[in-house]
Amino acid sequence: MSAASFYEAIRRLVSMIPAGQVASYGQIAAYLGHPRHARIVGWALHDLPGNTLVPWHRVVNIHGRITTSCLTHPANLQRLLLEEEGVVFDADEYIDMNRFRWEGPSDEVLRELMLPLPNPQDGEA
DNA sequence: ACAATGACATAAG
DNA sequence: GCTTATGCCATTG
Repeated sequence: MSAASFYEAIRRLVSMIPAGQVASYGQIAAYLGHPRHARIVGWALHDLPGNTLVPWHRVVNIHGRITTSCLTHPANLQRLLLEEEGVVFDADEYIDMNRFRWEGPSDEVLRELMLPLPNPQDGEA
């Protein structure tokens, strides 16, 4: 898989995150079959233009905190967009991941994307 | 090819 | 819980 197609896969998957929910970088990468590519997910979103349709703001780190240092997509904007969707930040700027974390796409959708499943526990020998 | 740099994640102190 | 160090891997100089 080339890097460019991986970027597109990332954007497709991020676009599936429903409003009011969030996902972590590692989570996105893991669903695409690349558990160690969390930083690449960040880079793919960083590469997006400011007027993109991709809901880049619905991706935060695994602890539920905004970590962007990108001036094109500033942290205050990300927080604003999330709060407009109903995502709540606590006093320490954390999101309750146990409550707002996206459960991920259905296996059916992953198959449509021709992507490997996160945990193929059968079929192994 | 090498070194430095990230919108990350995990472990250790 | 926060800070520091290490691993990670595509991108950039």
